[in-house]
Amino acid sequence: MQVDELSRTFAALADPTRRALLERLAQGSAAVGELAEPFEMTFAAVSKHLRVLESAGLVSRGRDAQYRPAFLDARPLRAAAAWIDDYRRFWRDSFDALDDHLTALTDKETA
Amino acid sequence: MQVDELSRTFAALADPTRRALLERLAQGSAAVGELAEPFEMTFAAVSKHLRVLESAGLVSRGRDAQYRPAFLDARPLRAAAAWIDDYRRFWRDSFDALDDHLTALTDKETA
DNA sequence: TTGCTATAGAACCAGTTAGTTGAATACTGG
DNA sequence: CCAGTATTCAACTAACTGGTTCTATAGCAA
Repeated sequence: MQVDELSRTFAALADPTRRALLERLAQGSAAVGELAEPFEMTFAAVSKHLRVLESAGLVSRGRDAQYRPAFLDARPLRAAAAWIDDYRRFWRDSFDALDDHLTALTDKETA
Repeated sequence: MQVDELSRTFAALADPTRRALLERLAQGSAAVGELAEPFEMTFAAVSKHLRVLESAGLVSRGRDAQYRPAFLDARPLRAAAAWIDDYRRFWRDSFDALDDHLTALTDKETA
């Protein structure tokens, strides 16, 4: 499919299981068995999620005996944060035109 | 599927067409015809993308004669930015353990 | 070796997505 | 009302996703 980096990053973040995996990995690396433990799903499913995260560049894998520990690599999040940051003014600014517009819409609808 | 807000937001952002629509809407509201113009795809397809953005809460729609203008509503991006921000230290801190680890990995692989 | 543990691969399935085309609807202007 | 413009709906399709199960591989330990 050859999709761009940013799309892959956002797509990876769009699944709550994968976000939870990243949250866990923020505490330190872990192998699949440990990562899978809190979830009601097979190891293979977690392994697939890890592969998605890996192909988004958000985790790297290692080898430690039988274990394949996963490490968080947050670097792709930088571009994602940068993209979103461009919209910060639209939600920070409570007096901007959009806000007025939305208020007006709501008023009209509830009138 | 009844998915959570954050997942819907990230999923909406995972498509480059939809991100481009949001970028356009950051300049001001626009109707479907105008929004569709830069894309090689039918109006119906753009209309569908708008519905995804709308159900993610990222755009609201109005009515102006035959036109159904779309407005940016960036508020859901706030939670998305907040989620990502928790990882900021992982990419900002060039001396953290992960970075060392990744460097070590690379060294080992290229050795 | 042999067997155990941890993980990945392959095949499969149901549901979703992103697009199409063609028909239907909503509004305006004469 | 009628014709035209803007948009959506419905049905369809191909590809992708998130899960399963079953099998295969990798590494350790005896």
